Order: sequence, then structure tokens, then C-alpha cells
Amino acid sequence: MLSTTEENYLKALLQLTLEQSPKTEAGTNELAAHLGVKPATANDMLKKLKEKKLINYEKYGKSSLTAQGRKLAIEVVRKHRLWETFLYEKLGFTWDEVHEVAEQLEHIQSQKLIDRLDKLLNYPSFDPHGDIIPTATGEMKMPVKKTLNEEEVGHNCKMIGVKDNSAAFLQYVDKVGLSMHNHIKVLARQTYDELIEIEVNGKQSSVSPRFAENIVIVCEDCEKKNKKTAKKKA
Amino acid sequence: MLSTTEENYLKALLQLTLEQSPKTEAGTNELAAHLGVKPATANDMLKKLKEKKLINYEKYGKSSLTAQGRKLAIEVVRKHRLWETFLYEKLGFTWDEVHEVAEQLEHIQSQKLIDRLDKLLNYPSFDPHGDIIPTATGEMKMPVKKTLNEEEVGHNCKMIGVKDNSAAFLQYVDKVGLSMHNHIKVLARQTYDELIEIEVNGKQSSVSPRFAENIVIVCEDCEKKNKKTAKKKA
DNA sequence: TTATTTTGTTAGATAACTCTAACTTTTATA
DNA sequence: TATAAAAGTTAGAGTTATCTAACAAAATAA
Ligand SMILES: [Mn+2]
Ligand SMILES: [Mn+2]
Ligand SMILES: [Mn+2]
Ligand SMILES: [Mn+2]
Repeated sequence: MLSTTEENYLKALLQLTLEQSPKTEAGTNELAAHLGVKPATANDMLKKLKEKKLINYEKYGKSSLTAQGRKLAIEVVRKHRLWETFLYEKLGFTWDEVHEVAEQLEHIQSQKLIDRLDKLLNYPSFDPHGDIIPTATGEMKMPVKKTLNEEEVGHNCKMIGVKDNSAAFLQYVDKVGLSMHNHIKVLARQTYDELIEIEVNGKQSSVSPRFAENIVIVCEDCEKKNKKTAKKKA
Repeated sequence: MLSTTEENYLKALLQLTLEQSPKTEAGTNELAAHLGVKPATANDMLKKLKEKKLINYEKYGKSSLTAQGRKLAIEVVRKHRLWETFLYEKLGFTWDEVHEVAEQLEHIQSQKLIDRLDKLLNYPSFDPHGDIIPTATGEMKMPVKKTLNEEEVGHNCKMIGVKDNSAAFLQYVDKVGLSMHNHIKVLARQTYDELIEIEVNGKQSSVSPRFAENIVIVCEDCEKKNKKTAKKKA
């Protein structure tokens, strides 16, 4: 049985090594910063997790999850996102409130609790932030996403997530008038100040690149093209 | 903010000093046994909790909760019992499965979570074991106790103690198949010989008035009525 | 009331997790 | 390439919660 602390280290390592494409490992300082501890502390834990065969770690090297460590990390992520969904769907929490409480709930030890929660929520695929909820069997296939900042001018896309999960950012998203699954059209990109003009629910607004790169979208025009290509192949 | 361990000590002290009528304090060994730790360990914690003004403790004396300690202990009990109710009502756990998981969930720190859980469950008064759930304002009015002999026919009650502490009587209670916290339904009272027919754990039996007046119970039906009356008043 | 048992306390040790400060290795820069 | 900066490690210490073993006080029994 892993301690809450050990679980948090595994989860952190998964999150730091998952999406960032080529990198499948993370440094000691990077990990320490992500967890809000000092490098010395993280270093001790890395040695301990290597001992338990949950991570690959060599002195002065980067660290990565072993198959077993990855499995455990994904379970924690699954629990976190199921709890977030529960708080949002069943208890009326707002999407900026769920993360903090889920950080505690994700460490409750009870397989039955998670199975039943999954059932109660009707086996959801996405959490309130649009992030994929790993399945009971540990599958966690990543959809092809990009950020609003990367979207082509003229294209239509759908917001499916956020990269920044901080309450401050989420509240700002609300203020801008964006919500999960909103359809967004990229109208223009100003050469002068890089501001991106978008249209959402018939209303126009401008957002900064900083903001846009934290909005995860799926391009609907690209999806259509992909579908057509797939059809031609078949 | 209290640690999980500190919360557990306060809860233990509340439970040991609540129902046992005249006694409002508990000894170090008693507390240690209840928590499954050694007396030396409990002793350290008692000194720490006294320092925090959460308990009354003097060297070689018994310990009791201060007003502040009691308030915190009741909050933990409230959370425990709301979680038990949630697991039972919403996730289909059986009543013997809920306690273990609630022991973990009771330490989650989020006022909003508890408020919303209470609402989701429609402000329940009792947990799956028939125990009273303290209100949001910390009220936990102890149920009015009476003896099994005084219980009305048709009512459901719970055994919470005995008046006769003799070995003979206690062994007889065992033989009849009654234990502390058993739920008892009073089926009938024979006019011919005054024997009281009861149902416990699905089994029927008859007990004498002499026996019944030594079994302390709380009437669960009366408790429910009281709650409803209180709600109407408010 | 003395002796025995029960109850409670203290000292000293351990394990998990954290820190600061000093040191080493690796990487980047001039 | 030599040096500076960044990244990583180690030693030593503090906190919390736990234990064992020895001791002290209080309660009970003889
Ligand atoms: Mn989250
Ligand atoms: Mn999320
Ligand atoms: Mn319980
Ligand atoms: Mn209960």
C-alpha cells in the first residue's frame, strides 16, 4: 500500500512525462517544483520509489515511471477525475472548485468506492476540465488536441479542455464567457499585438496568446478532413 | 487545522464519554485501547491536545473534551455518518461495509463538500446503523433512552445498554442473542403472561418484563418524530 | 494497612517526510 | 576549453506519530 505522499510523486511524474511529447522523463528539481517541495526531499523519495521498482532513477539522471508505477499513477489520476466529476455533476461544485477537494479524495483507498462512483456517474469519459478519465483497466488514450493558440484563422473548433487548472485561470475563462464544449471560430490574429479575435455564441472577443495556449481545443474543420481521408482509405 | 490523528483522538474521546451516562471522561489506557495504540502514545497526544485547549487533562487524571474540542469531535462524527449514509444510499454499500471507508472520508477537509453531501442526501437524521447525525450547527441531542419494557408495540428501537451488570444477567442477554446496538422490533405484548415478543436480526423471541426492564434502548421511531416536529417548528 | 494489581508516565528509539546548508556533477556560456 | 550556472546529491536536523521498557502513582485486595 502506497502512502499519500508516494502516490503524489507517481502522479506528478506521470503528469510531467505524459503530454510533453518527446520527453518521457522528468528531472529532480522539476518534480520538486511541481510538488512544492525542496529538491533534497524529492531526491530522497526518488531513491525510495526506485527501491520499490515504481520508477527508473539513476544518480544524476532523469526519472521515469516503470510499468507498475505508471499503472498506479493512472489509478490515482482516474480517482482524481472521477471525484472531480462527482463534485461537479452531483454536488454542484463549479469547475474551479473541484480540483482542490479531489486532491484529497483521490487518496481514499477503496476499490469498491471507485467502481460504484464510476457507475453512479454513468461511466464518464471526461472530467469537468475536459480531461480523459482513465478506464477501470488503466487505459488512457490521448485524443489529438491542440491549443486555441495553435488554431488556424478561419477555422472552427470546440473547446475540450484547459491546460491551466488554477482557480484563477478557470474563473478568468468564465469571465471571458468561454465554457467546455463551446464552439469557437477564430476570426483573426492581430499582427500588432498578437491578440486573437474569436467568436463564441455569436459574441466576439479578443484573447491573448498566453490565454489561448491554455485553452485545449479540437479543430472541427480538421476533423472533417480526417474523416474524409479515412473514408477514402476504407 | 487538526491532523487526521488528532481528529481521531477527539472522536474517540467523544465516543467514550458520550453514551456512558454518568461518566464524561475517559482514562488514558481506555482511550489507547479504543484507538489501537499503546498507552504511552495516547499519553503524548493527550498532553498535546491539552496544550491546544481541546481537552481537559491532568497528570494521572481522566480526560474530557473542552467545549471547543467537543465541537470539533462532533464535526468529525457528522462527517463520518454523512459519508456512511452516502455510501449506503447512493453507492449501494451494505451497512457492514460503510464504516471502514467512512473512517477515511471523515477527514476530508471541505465545508462545502459536507454541506452539499447533506443536501444530496436530503438532510438525513440517521446513518445506516441508526445513529444520529449531528446537525450542521453541531447539535447532537442525545436520544431519549428508555427500557425495552417501556417500548411501544410496533416500534423499532436500538439496544444501547443494560441496567443490570451482573454476570448472570449479561450471560442471559448473550443467550437470548442480544448485543449492544442491535436493532429490536417490538412485535407484541401478550396480555396473558406479559411476555414481550421481539424480533432481532431476523429472529423472533420472547422476553419477560423483568428481562426487558434491564435492557436500555432508544426508540428510533420516536426519534424520527422528534426530528420532524423540530423541522416544523423551524 | 500493607501488598498487589491496575493505570498512567517517562525516557529513549524508530520511521516517514520535510527542511537548510554544503557539496558534486552536469550543462551552458564566454 | 575554462569558467559559471544549473541541476542534483548528501549530511544533519526537526516534526509527528509510533513503539518498548522501565518507572511511578492510584486503586484494589488481602
Ligand atoms: Mn484536477
Ligand atoms: Mn481535472
Ligand atoms: Mn461508523
Ligand atoms: Mn454509523
